[in-house]
Amino acid sequence: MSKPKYYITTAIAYTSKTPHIGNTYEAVLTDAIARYRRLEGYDVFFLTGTDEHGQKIQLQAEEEGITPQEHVDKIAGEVKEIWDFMNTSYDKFIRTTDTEHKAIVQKIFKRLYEQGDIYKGTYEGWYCTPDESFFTDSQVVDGKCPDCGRPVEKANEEAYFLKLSKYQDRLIKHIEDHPEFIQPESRKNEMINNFLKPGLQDLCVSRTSFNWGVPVTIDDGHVVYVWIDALSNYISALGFNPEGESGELFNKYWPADVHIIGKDILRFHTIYWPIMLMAMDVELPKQVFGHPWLMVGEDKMSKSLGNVIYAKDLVEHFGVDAVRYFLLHEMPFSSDGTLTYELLIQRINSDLANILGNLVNRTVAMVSKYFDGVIQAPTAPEDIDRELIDMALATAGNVEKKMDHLRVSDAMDEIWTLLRRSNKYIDETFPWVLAKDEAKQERLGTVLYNLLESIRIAAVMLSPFMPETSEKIFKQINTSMTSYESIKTFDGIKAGDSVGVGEVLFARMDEKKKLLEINPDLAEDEAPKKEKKQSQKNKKKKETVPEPVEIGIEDFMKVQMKVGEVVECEKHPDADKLLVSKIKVGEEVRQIVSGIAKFYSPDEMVGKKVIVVTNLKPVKLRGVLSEGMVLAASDAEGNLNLGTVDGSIASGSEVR
RNA sequence: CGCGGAGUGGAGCAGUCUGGUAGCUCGUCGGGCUCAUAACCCGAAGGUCAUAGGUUCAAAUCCUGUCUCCGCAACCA
Repeated sequence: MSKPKYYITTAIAYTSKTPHIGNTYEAVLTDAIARYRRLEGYDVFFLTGTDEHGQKIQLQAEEEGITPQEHVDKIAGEVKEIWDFMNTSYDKFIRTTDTEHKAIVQKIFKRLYEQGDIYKGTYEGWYCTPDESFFTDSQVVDGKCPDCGRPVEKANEEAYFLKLSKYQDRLIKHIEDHPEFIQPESRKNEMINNFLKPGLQDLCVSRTSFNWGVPVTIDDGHVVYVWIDALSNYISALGFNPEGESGELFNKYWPADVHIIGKDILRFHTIYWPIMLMAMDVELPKQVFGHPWLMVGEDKMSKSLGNVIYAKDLVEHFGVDAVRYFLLHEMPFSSDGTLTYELLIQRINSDLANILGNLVNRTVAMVSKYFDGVIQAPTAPEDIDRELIDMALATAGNVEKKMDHLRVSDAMDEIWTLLRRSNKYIDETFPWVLAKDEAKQERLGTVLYNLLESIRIAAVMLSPFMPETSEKIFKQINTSMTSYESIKTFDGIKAGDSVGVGEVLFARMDEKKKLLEINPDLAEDEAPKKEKKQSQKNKKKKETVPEPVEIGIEDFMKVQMKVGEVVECEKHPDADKLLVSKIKVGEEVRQIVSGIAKFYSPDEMVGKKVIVVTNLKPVKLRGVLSEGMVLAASDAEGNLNLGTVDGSIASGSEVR
């Protein structure tokens, strides 16, 4: 193989729960690019896998009453199953619990420590003794453990740190010298301005508060914390050796041509990961692409919203390639994409059934009808043919231009341009009229040949995106000429061969019927959508209140609530969402900070009678003291209404 | 003034770097055709290119102010 190598990866999926369609999108996107490069002749290595360590997984396994290993085996199996039925063509599926991977991570850690890039320090945080868990400032809720609600104490944990600051300037320079490194480019400034320019904090890379992880060899009790473990998969999978000669795969494929990841973890891949590599004197990946998120309707997909969609369900209803088509074509390059069943059905009908499926179907039907299925040799092209032929021959180049910039959706549009042109060609050449004229048989044969050949070229270009459909088309037009080479000339279809049996590639579907089939609950009345949203909201509400444990009256009596009157109110000087109110409760005036700036202006707050929790421990919020809490109701959308009193009762009155 | 992005016909997007007829897909309406999956093809309606100024012979495009939305950061007692 004289073609260049191409190394592409997804992020490894976290095995805390079954991946949904948003997670699956990443694998499909990466697969399309990998398949496309393979088609072009690149020597591709496509890596994907699972990230299986961490406290979250340990806790989850405990809850389920199984070992962490059993838990990750189960989820990793699911991930693999989904990737497989989505037809992703990965070359290797790595798991961070693989022995080889763990050994390499340990060596990396050791080497970085020995050369002084990792040092031992202390990690400050909050400790919940009963849970034996550490939390950061932002994780702690109400000065309490976010998991069990018991008080936490300030504590220090011994930990190892990676010196990021040492490499900061080199990294800034690298990012600036390689504008294509971070994609989409709009994210580049975000990284530089938010993290690099202000100066990097050294990164905590080990933990002692849980043990489900790769043990640190040089210090008992420590496990490697997420970054070094997870990110290293990209090189451990290739047999990187931090202490000597790396394996053949590594030498051949590294550096990665592109890491395809979610936009949320761009920071780790464009800052921590390059620095780790720099420290080990390994080349940096050429590009990191932070793809956008898949939204369901207006909302981010999340369990608590109850709107999670799984690939499996979609595939059951629509088929693999229809789902692949939607994911690959409907996702914008840099802004979040939207998935709804309505949209999905509409795209399937118009793009797949009407334009693609119908074109193939009508062409094959005509060959069968007019020539008994036998493909005729074309005669010299007329002007009208030339136009079609030129476009067909230009398609590969047009697609390549888009794919070079990872513009998958635009690349697919190029194929559809050819398909549309082919449909138009039929109307221009009137094959059904030619068929009625004995003298025009040769011309008719030529027209049909040109159509078959255009379809063949489109199908070859389509194969990275919709591999199954491509195969079906090849079968129907009966060709084995499916290579990238073969579409550089317009003569792949062999005259004298017979076309296969015409089959419907994508059936049109009735939107309403299909929606009912998917979700019978929608049938009930005129405003099904509203109803559904409503129930989702309710669901969220229930789930956001973590386990409504029953409490006794004595617990309730511990909370002291009183009516207060807002006498003054202003915006918090350093925070967008906060208002600082002076509230008169009986004789005293308290200062309380609340996160309600989005819904109430300082002016309208003044004079309001509100319910105040008066015996909360005072805390500082963005530097301003808050002595209590104002009660308010909020819904799933984040809308908020203050709790107030229904009358003229005096401030200072107790609320019970 | 923490950093950054975005506002373009009913919907979703391109065009902005490199000023010069505002383009694509879906939807709507009208017409054509019948090989085909009520599919296909053609045509039409529909846009103050968020807003106010400025530069220019000429601004969606360059500059400045304002408004709105989003992402990151921060934060929700």
